[in-house]
Amino acid sequence: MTLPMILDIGEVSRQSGLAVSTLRFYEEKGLIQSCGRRGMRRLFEASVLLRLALISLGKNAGFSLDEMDEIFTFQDGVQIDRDRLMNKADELDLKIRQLTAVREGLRHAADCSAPSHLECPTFQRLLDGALKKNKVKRKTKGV
Amino acid sequence: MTLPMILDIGEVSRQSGLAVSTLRFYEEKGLIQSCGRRGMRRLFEASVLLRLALISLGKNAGFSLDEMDEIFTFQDGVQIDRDRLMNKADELDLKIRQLTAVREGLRHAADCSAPSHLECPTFQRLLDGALKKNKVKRKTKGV
DNA sequence: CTACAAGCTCAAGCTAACTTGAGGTCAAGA
DNA sequence: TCTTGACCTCAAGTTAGCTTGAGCTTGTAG
Repeated sequence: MTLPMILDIGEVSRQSGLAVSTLRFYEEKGLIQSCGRRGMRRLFEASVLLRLALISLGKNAGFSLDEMDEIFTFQDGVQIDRDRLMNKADELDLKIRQLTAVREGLRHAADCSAPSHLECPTFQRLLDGALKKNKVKRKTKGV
Repeated sequence: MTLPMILDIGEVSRQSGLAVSTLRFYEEKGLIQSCGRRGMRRLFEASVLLRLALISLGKNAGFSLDEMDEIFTFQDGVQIDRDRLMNKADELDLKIRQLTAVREGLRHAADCSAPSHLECPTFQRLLDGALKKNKVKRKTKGV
């Protein structure tokens, strides 16, 4: 009753929406694994699709591939640093608040007809809200 | 008794936390503007700090510099496309939901001692939740 | 007045995350 | 048998977003 558990790279590409070259690239980086070869061709377990979905989410969340390699590798026996995860979760918290502020800012800007939004009090309030939380983030280096 | 309204690039760098080279780069891209020069040196109005804060938020939200150049330029007279803003806000909505799922996933993973989180039902539920929303690609108008 | 820190320009370099290209393998259908 | 088409490798190219380096200019403190 198990549906095709083994997929070739083209099938994974079709189902994940990622380019074949991207899949090979991810495998080389260690983000995903093929479960063997048939001749020269890579074979993948269907579970790789779940993992790729997780990677997409992570990318969207702003994680780098390297970070995800560390964070999302919940392999058997490999204990992933609990603090590290919590820390990442906290970073996401901040980010979510900021995104929410930006979203509200955009929605407001679409409706508000002030000449310059940078001077609109509502807009500034939203901005300030987001920045206040940001204060904790003193770092010399940008992304 | 207005405090120094005019800042030189070093001061902007100090107050914004961005490298001087980054500020010059942003100016070249048109993301910020200097209000003139003293000799060869750029001068900035204090308001550039607010704009830079907005840019930082936007970057965090995953906007590219080019996008922000279009979206965050609420200049006098320049009418920014209302649909475009709303569309961006909707994109952020989706992103916020995904980030929330990832955050919960991380928090769960930190506590759950299942051997493989990809197989943990709670984790999968969170993942599915995020992915389901992803399917809903509404909105007729693209960029 | 002269040293020098802080500016400046322009070109080149760097990292992440992929993509593209050249050239080769292999199973299957006409 | 011959031809496709999907796969392979490895190297080089691409884009975004900056940073670095070389070489030149200035305002100001000693």
